[in-house]
Amino acid sequence: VSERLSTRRLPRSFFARRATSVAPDLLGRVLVSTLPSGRRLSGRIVETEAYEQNDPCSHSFGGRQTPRNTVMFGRPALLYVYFTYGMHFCSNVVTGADGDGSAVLLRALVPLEGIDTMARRRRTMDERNLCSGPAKLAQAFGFGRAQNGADLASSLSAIRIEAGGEIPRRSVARTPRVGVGDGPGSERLWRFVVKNEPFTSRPA
DNA sequence: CTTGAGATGTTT
DNA sequence: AACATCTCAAGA
Repeated sequence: VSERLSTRRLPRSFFARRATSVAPDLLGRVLVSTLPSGRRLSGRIVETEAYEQNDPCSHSFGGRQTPRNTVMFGRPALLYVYFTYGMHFCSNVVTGADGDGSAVLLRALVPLEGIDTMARRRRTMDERNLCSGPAKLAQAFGFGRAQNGADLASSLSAIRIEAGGEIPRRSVARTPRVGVGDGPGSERLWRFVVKNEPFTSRPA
């Protein structure tokens, strides 16, 4: 029986920091999901967004817990999946100490493994259109309500983020988020993108 | 290339 | 009523 040399998961301690620190550190790392069939889906993270608890745009704003955002206040390394616009799921990794309501939105990946499966789910052959947006990558990876609360730091979890692959700081662009939710107090909401990377989402 | 509308249903 | 979005069609 030949077994793939298993790459180490990022440990929980990696996520137990401010979202604005974790978000850029996630760039370049590989998100992996092992399907029940044994099939591997993977992609290199190229765009993230930090949501601190004191950002008005965050679902956890003000520390107020609701049925939806409960996972955000759980242990770091949990996957927070939410449903939006009546048809899309988006996925985050919970950051900070247990009880903090912060997380990093996964916004874009470069598809690596399982591209045919992703293409079928996304109904397109264009590799640039498989994971170039938060709802796109969620659909390609099959993230939905069942994955909400998955523990990426647990060896039992089918979903993980591999250690290694970190990107040099000069290759990371940081931009304040613009659009819905802007206003006083939202200046801490940052988007991080790998420079010169074509597989990113459309809007700035 | 850009812009704009419509889809769709949960949350507050 | 807003929404951490996406797709498609139309225009420049």
